[in-house]
Order: sequence, then structure tokens, then C-alpha cells
Amino acid sequence: VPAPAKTSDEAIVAAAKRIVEQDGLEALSMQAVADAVDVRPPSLYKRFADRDSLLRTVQAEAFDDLRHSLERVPAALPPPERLRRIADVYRSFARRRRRLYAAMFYDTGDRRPEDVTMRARTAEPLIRAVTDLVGAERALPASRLLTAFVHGFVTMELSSAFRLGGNVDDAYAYGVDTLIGALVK
Amino acid sequence: VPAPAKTSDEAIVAAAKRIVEQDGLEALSMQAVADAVDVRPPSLYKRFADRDSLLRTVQAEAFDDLRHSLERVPAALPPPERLRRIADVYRSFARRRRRLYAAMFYDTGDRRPEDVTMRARTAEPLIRAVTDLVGAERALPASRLLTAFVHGFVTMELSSAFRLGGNVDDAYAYGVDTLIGALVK
DNA sequence: ACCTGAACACCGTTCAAGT
DNA sequence: ACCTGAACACCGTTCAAGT
Repeated sequence: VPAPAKTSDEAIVAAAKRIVEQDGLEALSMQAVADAVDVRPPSLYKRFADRDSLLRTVQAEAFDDLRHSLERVPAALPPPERLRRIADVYRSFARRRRRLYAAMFYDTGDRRPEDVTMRARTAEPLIRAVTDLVGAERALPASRLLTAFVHGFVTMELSSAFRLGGNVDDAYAYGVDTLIGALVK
Repeated sequence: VPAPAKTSDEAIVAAAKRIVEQDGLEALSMQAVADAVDVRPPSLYKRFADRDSLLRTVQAEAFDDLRHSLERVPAALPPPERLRRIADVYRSFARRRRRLYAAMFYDTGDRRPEDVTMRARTAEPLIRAVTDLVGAERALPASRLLTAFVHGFVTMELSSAFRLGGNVDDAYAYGVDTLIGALVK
């Protein structure tokens, strides 16, 4: 007599994502996820090999969300303005979903091709804009300069690293403008 | 009959730091620390309120180590060269002690003044060099631009985020030089 | 005055037994 | 075919009892 499924992969991932968004990565226990979908913890192992595997699926969805946000910046905008917009969308995403953003960069040790492409695809809108700005030859290091700044800035901001006063919004705008100005010339 | 102390604050912190350096933050259990200093886990609570408190002490030592490395860059060097050296020392530290570096930024939720000043003091050598380069008015946002880039770059590098090929050393030098060039003009 | 065994509430995970 | 209680090895932490 087959037992009917009480939940689904999608419901489990959605519950896990909600837990991470609301209470952070440390709140993501198999017990909490099981409670949210009304099964007992061992049932989750029918669908996900372990907690890391479930977390990786949440990370993949989060990177997809971020990529979709970035892709809504019109590709027709002139590259400098497009990069400003991309940088703003990126920071807004991180601030709006700060716990999820932090969890996206928790290293599960996964080095499978899918994981690599998932993360690489998120960078594509920015790389296209940088390529349009500086040309294909300089595109890779220039993209790394911009992504390192943007990721570093929001990471530090979210961990309250900017404690010397001053306006953080202005510092971000200053950084983005200075970088775009340096790349354009 | 007083029982003689079997260990010390210093020995416990040293053991904890060694564990983090060698096996990462997730290996830092009270059991592992207790084993290393040859006591039972409950004894550690005589000296540290909890695991987070011990971790914060390890973080403070790590920030001190980083600051001492940065302070060995001669203050007499011209600001652009000084900043290049500071950026290189910073990246070397993160690469040489990658697990410790990652643990330095684990957020324990501590917002006490000591914690704030500890982190702020690490930024001082860079802020001084940036001030010498761009003047006091622009020093704060310019320092944030540089630290965000440097921290973002090494964090991404250590989590294997640069997977599109190209020379990562060159990308770092390109980033640092581009930033210094943009600030100097 | 410091150390420790025992205990508690929690983890992630496995597996045999249920339907 | 999926679900679950029971169990295992681990956590962090507390505390009464030892010397």
C-alpha cells in the first residue's frame, strides 16, 4: 500500500528559502523545514541527500532571483547608466533580502558544473555592460573590479562594517561613479 | 582545597585560533578546544561566557595580526606605492590564512565599542594612505571604495568565485592600479 | 577555586518497521 | 512508495558534586 506524498521538492525548497530569508542560515534546520511542510525530518532525506543539498537548491533559486532583477535593467541604456542601474539593483537586492544574500555565499564546497554556471550567469548582465563600455579585451578584469567592489561594499554594509560615520548611500554612489569614470577613459 | 588551574585564557585562545586556521570555523567546537588544552568542555565556561565569546577573542587577535602586517608597510612611501603595498599585504594575509580570514567576518552580533574600535583600527593604515593621496574631505568614501574592492576581491577569490579563466593576480593588480589612478586625479 | 560527570535540549542522519 | 519512531553521534550549555 503506497503512502501518498505529503509534500514536494518545491514546497520543501520554498519553506527552506522562507526560513533563511526570515531568520537566517543558522535557523535552517531539517526540523524547522519539516515542521513547515508538516512531515517528520527523515522524510526530507527522500528528496534531498542532506542539508547542504537543500541549501544549494535555495542558493540556486536566490541567484536566479538576483539575475532576474539584474536582467530587468534595459540593455538599451548607454553602458555607464546601465552599470549604475545594475549596481543599484544589486545593492537593493542585498539590502531587501539581507539574510538570503548572506546565505548565497555560504560555501558548501560544491564545485559541480551546474553550480559554477549558476553563479557565472548571474554576472552576465554586468559583464555585457562592462564589455560595451571597455571592449572585450579588458572586459574580464574590469568586470572583476566592479563585482568585487559591489559585493565587498554590500557585504561590509550588511555586517555593519562602516562604523566611522558618513553617508553610506553617498559612499556607494561615489564608488560606482568613480569606477565607471575610471573604466570609461 | 583549591584545584590548580590546568589551563589559561591565552592557551585556550591559542588553541581555538589554531583550530580555526587549520580546519575552519565549523571545526571550532568546545570539545575540540577542550581536547587541545586537556580539560573537559565545562571548564572552558569558567573563562569564556560561551563559544561566541571565545570566537570574538580569536577574531580580535586575527584583526590585530592583520593590522600589524599592514603597519609594516613604510609610512614614508609615496601614497600610491604605499596603497599598492597595503593592498598586496592584505591579499597575502587573506590567502595565507584563508580559514582564519573567513572566520574574522563571521557576525556574532557583537556591537560593543571594543569590537567596533578593533575593526576600525585595522583600517587605519589604509585610511592614512588614502588621506595622503586624496585629502581629508574625500578620505572616507575613497577608503570605503578601496576597502570594499580589496575585501570583496579576496572574499570572492577565496570562495572560488572567479571561474571564468584569466589571470587572477593580474586582475587584482589591474583593479588596484585602476582605483589608485582614479583617486589620484 | 577550579575541575568534572551527568544531564538537557538540540543538531544531522540512518534505518528498520509500518502502511 | 513514501512515512515515521527510534537510535546514533554529535553539538552548546548548565549545574551539582568533587577535591
